Amino acid sequence: MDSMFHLRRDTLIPPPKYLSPDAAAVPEPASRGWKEVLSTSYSSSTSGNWSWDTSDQSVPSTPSPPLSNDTSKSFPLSSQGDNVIDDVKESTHFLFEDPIPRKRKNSMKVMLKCLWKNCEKVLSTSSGIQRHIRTVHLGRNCDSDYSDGEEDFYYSEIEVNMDSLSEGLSSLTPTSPTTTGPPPIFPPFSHAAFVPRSEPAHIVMRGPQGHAPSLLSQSAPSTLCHIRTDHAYQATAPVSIPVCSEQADGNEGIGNRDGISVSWQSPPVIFKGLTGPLTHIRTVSFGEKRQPAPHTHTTICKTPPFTAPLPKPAPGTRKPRGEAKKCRKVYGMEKRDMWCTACRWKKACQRFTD
DNA sequence: CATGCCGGGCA
DNA sequence: TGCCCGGCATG
Repeated sequence: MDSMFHLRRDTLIPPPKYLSPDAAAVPEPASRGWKEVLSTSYSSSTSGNWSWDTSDQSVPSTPSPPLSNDTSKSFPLSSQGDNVIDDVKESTHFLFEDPIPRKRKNSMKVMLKCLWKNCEKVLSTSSGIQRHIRTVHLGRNCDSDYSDGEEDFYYSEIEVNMDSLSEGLSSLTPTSPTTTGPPPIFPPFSHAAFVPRSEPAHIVMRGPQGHAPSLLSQSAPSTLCHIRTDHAYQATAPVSIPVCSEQADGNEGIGNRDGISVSWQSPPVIFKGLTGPLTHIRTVSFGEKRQPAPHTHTTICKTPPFTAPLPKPAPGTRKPRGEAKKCRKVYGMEKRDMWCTACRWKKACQRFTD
């Protein structure tokens, strides 16, 4: 087992279908029913050493996937307290199943960092960051709860070791419904959200006095903040990573509910290489229509400028066998000389193609 | 187990 | 490049 199985029960993550090993290898049609999806993914889950007891779902009677329930609870676009953060904390802890239990409860703080270009806004609540994005970047009235489901809330979860930060950043406090003043604690590392997944980025926090950070160095562990990109793209299809495309314009995105859709374009197989107790950044986008920061006038990218390498098909994954009978079957072994050359060479049949 | 064919070796 | 085959996935 590895970390790819641990992205579960998160309020921001896709439904389990994308997290099961099966889903990683064989994307399922979007039209597939949730019941079916859940049953399959759960059956696969029980084959491993983890499981998800659905009995704790507060609204078990709805046909919606668990994500939808969680999403609807966790992302009202206004007035959401720190319980969201706690939920995320708990889930992320569950997600990555650290071999060494981290002292997360007290020292780790999940911050949400705006990913719009040239915006370093960091807030502690999803509602806050969404309000920020809506008002500042989307030009929406903050009082308006208008949501057409076309909003993109690109932000990243950042887990910050508050113990470490408090040593040098004691004057900074995160924003919460009870506290004010967003902490400008992060250097501009918007691109950090798009670091290659295979390796954790080490971001060294700059202290309040602006001491030169020892970038990319392990020598300053007290101010070290691991980040990790659980990059949640918006998309309707759970497969492939079309970095620049216009395909995601439907509203039937996975996890779509109440105008909020959360789904991933990135197959969860990307987490295979990740090991160790990383805290993480998760980039989140809600909605379908906008991009966080248009780069040029000519490039229309619906997704953040993260170019994950296309996951090489796992060794052994082949396309399904064709229906057509091939030379071997048609002519039989005794008439092998009648086979097409490809069949004779045990290659893909050229005569009876599919 | 039969079939299809990928990946790779060899001349 | 042509030929062949080990080995694996699929049904």
